[in-house]
Amino acid sequence: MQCYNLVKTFLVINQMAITIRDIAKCAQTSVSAVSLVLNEKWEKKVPKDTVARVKQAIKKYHYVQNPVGRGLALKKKFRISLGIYGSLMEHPLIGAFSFHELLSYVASIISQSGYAIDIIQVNTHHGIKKMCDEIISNGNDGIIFLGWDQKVIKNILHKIERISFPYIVVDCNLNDKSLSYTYTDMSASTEIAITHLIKNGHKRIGFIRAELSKSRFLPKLKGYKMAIKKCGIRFNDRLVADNSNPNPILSGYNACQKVLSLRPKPGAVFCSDNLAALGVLMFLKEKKIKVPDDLELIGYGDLTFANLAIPPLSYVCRSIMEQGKKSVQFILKRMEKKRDNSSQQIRFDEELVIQGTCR
Amino acid sequence: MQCYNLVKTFLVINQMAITIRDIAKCAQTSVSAVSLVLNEKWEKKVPKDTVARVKQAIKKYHYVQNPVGRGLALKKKFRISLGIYGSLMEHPLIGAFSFHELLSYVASIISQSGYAIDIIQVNTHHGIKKMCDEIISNGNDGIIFLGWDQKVIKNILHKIERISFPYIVVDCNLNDKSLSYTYTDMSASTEIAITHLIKNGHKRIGFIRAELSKSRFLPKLKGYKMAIKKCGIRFNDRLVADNSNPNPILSGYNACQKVLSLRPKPGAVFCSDNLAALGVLMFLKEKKIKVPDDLELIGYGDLTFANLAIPPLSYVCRSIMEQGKKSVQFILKRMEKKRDNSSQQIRFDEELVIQGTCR
DNA sequence: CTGAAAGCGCTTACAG
DNA sequence: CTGAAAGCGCTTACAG
Repeated sequence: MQCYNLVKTFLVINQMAITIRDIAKCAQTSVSAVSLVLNEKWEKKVPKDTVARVKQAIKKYHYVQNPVGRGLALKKKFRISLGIYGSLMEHPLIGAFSFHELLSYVASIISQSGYAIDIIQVNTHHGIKKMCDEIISNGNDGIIFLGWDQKVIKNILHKIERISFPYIVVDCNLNDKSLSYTYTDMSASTEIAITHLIKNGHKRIGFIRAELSKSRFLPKLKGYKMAIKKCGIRFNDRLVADNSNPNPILSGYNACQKVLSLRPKPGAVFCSDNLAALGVLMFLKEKKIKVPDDLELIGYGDLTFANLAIPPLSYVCRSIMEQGKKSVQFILKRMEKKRDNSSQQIRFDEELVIQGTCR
Repeated sequence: MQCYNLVKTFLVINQMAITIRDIAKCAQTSVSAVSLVLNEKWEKKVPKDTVARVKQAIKKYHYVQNPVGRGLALKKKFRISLGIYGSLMEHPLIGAFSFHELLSYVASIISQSGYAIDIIQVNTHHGIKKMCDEIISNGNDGIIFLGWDQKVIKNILHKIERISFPYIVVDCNLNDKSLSYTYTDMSASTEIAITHLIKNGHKRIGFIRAELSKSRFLPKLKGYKMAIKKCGIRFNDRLVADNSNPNPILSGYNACQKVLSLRPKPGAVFCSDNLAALGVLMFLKEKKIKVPDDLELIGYGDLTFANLAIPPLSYVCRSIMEQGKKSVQFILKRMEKKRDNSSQQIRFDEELVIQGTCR
């Protein structure tokens, strides 16, 4: 007893954590009972008054389970990998994909669930095999894939397929029922945006391509074509302004110049990325073209850049938050019951937000 | 033996990890020896040929230590908290502080060191006590504080001072030798920028305040005053344009309008945030004011937004990468030898980058 | 130099 | 219903 007290004094000095044994001692029961209470498995096993005492002790000492001890017993690491294609830095400005929003939501839910994050920034110059190694080697409980190119990630997943670890690819339509991913139908939402412009009376609608990635551009172009076709407007490829400038704002600026040099001038423009739309607005301001009176503009992306625009952009709003939230929930569930490794595809719809740049 | 084989077959099917015992068996030595080799502590304890066999086995099976088992033995969690003031989302556009760059570097080094990250987004509406609880409750091995207000974090640290866990506050000058933090001398770098403009022949230099935070604004203003004083120019507070618009681009746009309405017109402007400088450039383009011929402009912040500007901004470049790197190195070292809890302050210098908006 | 053993903080099957 | 015990994968003090 003397010894025990000594040990505890030492522990307190060093701010060592309270363990399950301390709680058991305090609640005058066994370690097993405490564990059952902690994991909500006490029913029909531990009497209610014991449960109450345990809960009291937990509160008193601000006890939290040590994920390391728990992990060893459960053969889990309580770590989730965030497998990112390229570095975090490369992403924020590419392809209307807001890492801030996504990370913020994902991180918050993961942290609340007691998991830690292992951010793996995969070198895009590596081959598939090396990428696989980078991603899997740490053997975490699950992987959330962010910001991947459709082809690359498909390739990787099929290579490591038989390893049935929980994973989900966020915001990437893999068109493959054997894989798990979340995605949006970019064609459908672009169609809605273009239809809106047509309803506003426009027949010549410019299309500004901002992203380099074909897999992100082509679905939007498809939606554009579908919308005009339904309204009996013929497709004119000169209205599609392509610009490969790596600076998205500059790319929008240049492409807008191109589109507006056409005669007759288009009365509306769809810009496939909000950041590029900032460049479009810059060009319009310079040329004193009034928005939305002389030209209507609809962007595509997330709230952050849309609301930085002057006036605030009308835009197709990406469902980043929901995708982040659902992805984590999915993977957390998978990690609970490891046997279930059926695939799942989760579709999200995008919403047209009307603000200052169109009627 | 039969039993062992059965177990192993089962393991392989389930892709369970190789353990230290497997390596010991394969290398025909004891678990202790393998552990010593893994932790580079074998010298004078394990003969070289055994070490070689162990290393071979490790390679053969792609063995990596399980941080959970290791953690339990070493009483570590191999988790570092990233304590963030507010949500990740709120930060990217505030106060010239690029979370992308910082996170990218920090995450990369942490991951390589075998640690996982626990991102804690502290609710800014909570009181100090609750914030303390949120930050400490998980009992991780160390904390990196990002994006904190000087006063708040100081308050918190002094409240939990006697808990001698490893921590570092990134990019925040706490002016307190008893605490550990990295910081930059914003006054000194602003002075350099203003001096550059003075050398280019300007006597009337506008100062655009972009940030709301006083603790980030005042040091820069101090640098401005020091520079003009040294050159015998009197301070004119009408040249300092204050604008409280929460949209930094709009704020820059408005403030520029204010400054350029003064007579005689200033020939140069310093803008305390690169994002606001984008708004300044927008205004200048609209008014057909040529940069740098009619007006020279220097911003302050990080590379990302500076290079999005047209033309690329001249700016005071924040030392985000270095601060991230050094902070992690500092905390990793602290976590190794827990006894050492002396404080340390690390200063970083900022560099004036001359690009398209000034001579 | 070697290797069995204790112990880190948990969970859970099992004997009482 | 209860509680001692085994075991998860490591590290390290210790006996040989």
